[in-house]
Amino acid sequence: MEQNETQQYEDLLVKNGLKRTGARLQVLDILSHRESATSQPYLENVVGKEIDRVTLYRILKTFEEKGIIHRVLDNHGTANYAICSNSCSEHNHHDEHVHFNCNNCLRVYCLDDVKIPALKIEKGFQIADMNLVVSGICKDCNKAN
Amino acid sequence: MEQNETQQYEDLLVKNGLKRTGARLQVLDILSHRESATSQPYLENVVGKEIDRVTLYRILKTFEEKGIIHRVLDNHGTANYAICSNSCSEHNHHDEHVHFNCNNCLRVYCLDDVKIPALKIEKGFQIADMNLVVSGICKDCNKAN
DNA sequence: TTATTGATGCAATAATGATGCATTAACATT
DNA sequence: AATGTTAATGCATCATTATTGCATCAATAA
Repeated sequence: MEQNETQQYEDLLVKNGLKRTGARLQVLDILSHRESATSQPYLENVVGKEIDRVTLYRILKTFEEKGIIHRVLDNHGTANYAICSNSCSEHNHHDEHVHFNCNNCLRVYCLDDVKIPALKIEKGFQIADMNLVVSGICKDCNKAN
Repeated sequence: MEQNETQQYEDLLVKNGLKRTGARLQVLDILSHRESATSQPYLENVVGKEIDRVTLYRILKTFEEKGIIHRVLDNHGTANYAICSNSCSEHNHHDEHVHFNCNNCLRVYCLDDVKIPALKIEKGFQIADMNLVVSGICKDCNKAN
């Protein structure tokens, strides 16, 4: 990992009142360099020997609470994580874009450009959050055939 | 359960090439009489002494495959089930309405009237299914305060 | 009424996630 | 630089949700 990137991750941690530990930097590094949202099992495969499973869960949970990453549930109900755009903060998430879950490669894409359209919902229902997951076959898997 | 309802459930099973067993009729009866989608744990609480947990999973899976019920993942990634509108069939699901997951009572509502708006997604991504879960506080819980 | 196939129950296992507690590491302070 | 304080980690354990294999049983067809 490059020096300036490490610096960037450390800043991000400090900015959020978190200590800059090796485990956290490693998780940030991995998430930053993936083009799609990353599942806990995937992370566990990569860093499982260095970082305890529970620590991983706690890091992801903390990051989510701080607005550093956002969580998407895929079609199987497993959590996937992706770095938030930098307009996110602890009390102000802006991750209301559409996600695409490929049925073939199982990847979860953040379609940052595609926002969830406004909805007309019955009065009385108070909206706090919206989660739109589209599933199908992704660009790469379509090419591959 | 009323006689004509039982008849109706039996027809539904036969129509889908399924045997009309007590367990299946019971599940259909419960799902039909609930105003919101029903989680596997809830069902297990109700019929857990009469129906084996594994059987319950298999019944729900079968029903979903046949288009009798549809599955919604709530915010925790646990499966919830609701009876499909009668236009659904094995190879033709029409459950693309919005779901509302209450953060307070945890209920999952099917907002049958609210359809998921059309999306413009990058070429190459082939859409098979869409799942929009809105979370917040539901009508009942808003009233209660 | 019996054969056949589908459905169920039981035992075991997997995957995902949470909690309590002792230990260790990071950072501020001296 | 040494030390104290608080946060972070690792380990053991447990909970929940879900799946698989196999033996048994029941529903429908013959």
